[in-house]
Amino acid sequence: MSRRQSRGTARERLAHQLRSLRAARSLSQEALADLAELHRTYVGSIERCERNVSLDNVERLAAALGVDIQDLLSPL
Amino acid sequence: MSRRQSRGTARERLAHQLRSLRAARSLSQEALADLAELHRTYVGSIERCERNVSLDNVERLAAALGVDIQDLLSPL
DNA sequence: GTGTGACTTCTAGTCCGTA
DNA sequence: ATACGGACTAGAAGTCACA
Repeated sequence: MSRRQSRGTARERLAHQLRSLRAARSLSQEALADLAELHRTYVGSIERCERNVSLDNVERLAAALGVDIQDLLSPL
Repeated sequence: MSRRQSRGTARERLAHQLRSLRAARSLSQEALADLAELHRTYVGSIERCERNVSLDNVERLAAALGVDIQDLLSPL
């Protein structure tokens, strides 16, 4: 029924894709944090949907996972 | 040669798509700002690539333009 | 290895001007 | 209608101690 568009908020999408892609690579939050040069707890809080992340950091996470920025914002 | 991925930084992509989609709708920066409930000068600075926008605001801009978040981050 | 609250520093985002 | 600057406030970035 043409649900406009918006399968999940940006935060939810990022959180989900992050978890999913990270798991697919068998990385711990800590390991991913290192790759992205971010803090362990920060990455955790993103996955818990608690943060309103800025583009620059989304970009770093994408780079760390070897995917495009858009991939981190794929609809649920 | 498999240029990993990254046709433009996230900022550049957003700036470009914003300008492009906004123009396609014949909206002024001001009008778009109103729709997205953001400030006039802020929208301008985003289009000039000067800002590291947060996801929530990317989302508001996407909603204002009636597109998905991913569309605002399409590769150049 | 991860969740959470509290905290400080820094910048995102607003609002005023002027061009 | 847009660019750009300065001054300001809200909120993101980033860290830590403890569960």
